[in-house]
Amino acid sequence: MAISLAITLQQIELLRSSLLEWGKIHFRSFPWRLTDNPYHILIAEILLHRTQVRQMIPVYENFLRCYPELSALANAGKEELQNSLYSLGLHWRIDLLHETAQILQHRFAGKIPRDKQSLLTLPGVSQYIAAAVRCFAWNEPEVLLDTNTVRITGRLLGWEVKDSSRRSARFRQALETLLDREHPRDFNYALLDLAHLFCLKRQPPLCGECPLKIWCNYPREGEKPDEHSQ
DNA sequence: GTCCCGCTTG
DNA sequence: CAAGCGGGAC
Repeated sequence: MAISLAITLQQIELLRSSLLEWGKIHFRSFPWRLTDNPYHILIAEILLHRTQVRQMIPVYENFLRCYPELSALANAGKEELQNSLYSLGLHWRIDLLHETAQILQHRFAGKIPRDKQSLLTLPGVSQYIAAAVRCFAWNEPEVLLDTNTVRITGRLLGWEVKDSSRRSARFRQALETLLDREHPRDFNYALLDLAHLFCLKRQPPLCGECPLKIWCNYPREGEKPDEHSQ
């Protein structure tokens, strides 16, 4: 495959450890990152969907005060959930979460399922959320594909990022190859933190301090953006 | 893969 | 207003 490529396995291992070391230092400490409670993590991922962290944190904390466990959530009516979640926008999410709580309580015996197929049957649980829950709650080796991880991957490998990239097998395989299967949770945290702190989208990325810079194909100043890719 | 669209933030 | 995100239709 293409990515095995320009970089040897040994180099990939170096890249991983470099990223993990950076991740330890720059770890963003959020409440849902300090627990392995699958219910808390699922709630966090659902509330984070297309929503900024800063806006979501107080809502998340209040939400878990009201519904500390799944059974409490499953007993709540929709109107009640509206009060907790309305300020986050994306209001259909409230119905989806209500429905998901019912399914979890009654079809999954009140437990968050660990296998991906089951997770994907839950309304509002996308590929990303299913993978995130499995990785962060159980440290399963899951790849997370979103605009952030796709941006890093594209820059790293010198691949143009297009609208289709987030669903392309090519980008997914690249991340599968890069993923540290010994430390999937730490690897993905580091990747997400790198995207938010260094490998920026709107502003120029902080390449000078990037732990991946010696492997990265992102055009440096003075060079033209690369084109070899697709 | 491409286009589109609803929703949100800057 | 523009741009970003991500799910869905095609």
